[in-house]
Amino acid sequence: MLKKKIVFLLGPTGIGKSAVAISLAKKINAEIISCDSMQVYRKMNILTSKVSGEQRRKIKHHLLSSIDPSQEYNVAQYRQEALSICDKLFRKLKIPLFVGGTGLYYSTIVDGLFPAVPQDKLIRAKLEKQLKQKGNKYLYRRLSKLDADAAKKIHPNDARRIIRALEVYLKTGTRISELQKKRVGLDQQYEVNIFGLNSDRQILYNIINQRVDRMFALGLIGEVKRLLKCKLSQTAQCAIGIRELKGYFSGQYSLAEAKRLMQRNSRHYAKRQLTWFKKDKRIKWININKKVSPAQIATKLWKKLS
RNA sequence: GCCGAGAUAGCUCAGUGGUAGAGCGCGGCCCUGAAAAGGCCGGCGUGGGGGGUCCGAUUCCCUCUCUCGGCA
Repeated sequence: MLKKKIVFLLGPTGIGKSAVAISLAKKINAEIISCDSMQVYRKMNILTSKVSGEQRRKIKHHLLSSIDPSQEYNVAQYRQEALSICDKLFRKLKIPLFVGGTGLYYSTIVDGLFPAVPQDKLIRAKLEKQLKQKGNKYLYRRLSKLDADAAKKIHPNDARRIIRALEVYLKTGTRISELQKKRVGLDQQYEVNIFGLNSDRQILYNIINQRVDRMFALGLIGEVKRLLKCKLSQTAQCAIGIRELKGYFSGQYSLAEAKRLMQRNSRHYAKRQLTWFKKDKRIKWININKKVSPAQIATKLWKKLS
């Protein structure tokens, strides 16, 4: 029996995934599942460079603008929702086309998520308190005693991961390093095709800088002001542009500085994305240094699929 | 033309008679329930050109070139 097909389109921020995806989706009878930790949020349209409503009407986009910015969100929730959408699409004989740049979300779809516990507010609050009072060295030593294997993989300064590892152990009595071995990926049941879009660094950086300029021209300031009127979730707050503009609103620095910071942080983000994707040898890369239309790239991808 | 200041990492600059740092930028990497987050690592650079003093000069002296400021 022929395996069901799943397609991924990955790449750094600004590279032009969205337009290519829509074009490709039409050719292969696919619907798009966004793989982006920030575009899931409503009311963050300019900020996250979401595709327009008009384009969304042409091809159905899932997990895009699906939750309110006041809500917390995380990988586990994403994975569950995304996989359930996948099933629905298969039943409609459609191909799921995952598009986005959030490496972690992508990896939990393709390679699975090990069975763990959700975050526990109480345990976390306690650990955060200890972190503040006794420092990260203390927490790290504690982890070394409880789960030496996990500690070996985590840097002593990486408080976030130390806390998570401790949390899992304290809650379940099982070491996170044990749980991490239990992952189930997609490869067995599906035909997985993974594409990556990339270009020379300098070209990418120019695109990113220009994109930030365009955000301001489109009314970014108004959008962020509106967002800040409500209480944003910890996750939504992390979108590049929120922190940077807050500094400007509170008079810490000029608008030009806020823009500069947004551009820089976006460039750094793109670099981290590439580091994540580059080591995944399953990705087939398409370089788009020369000016080519999204449709042309989509055609290229379509040929590689059939 | 004269006077003064300067010429050191991609940028802004610090410092020293025994061949050099700091911030920013940039590059590389890690990553499993906050991931657009969080964390780690990385500086041999013809010290503007030439000459001199010295065991030794980026550091002192001379000269040339260039840049900036002031006076004409």
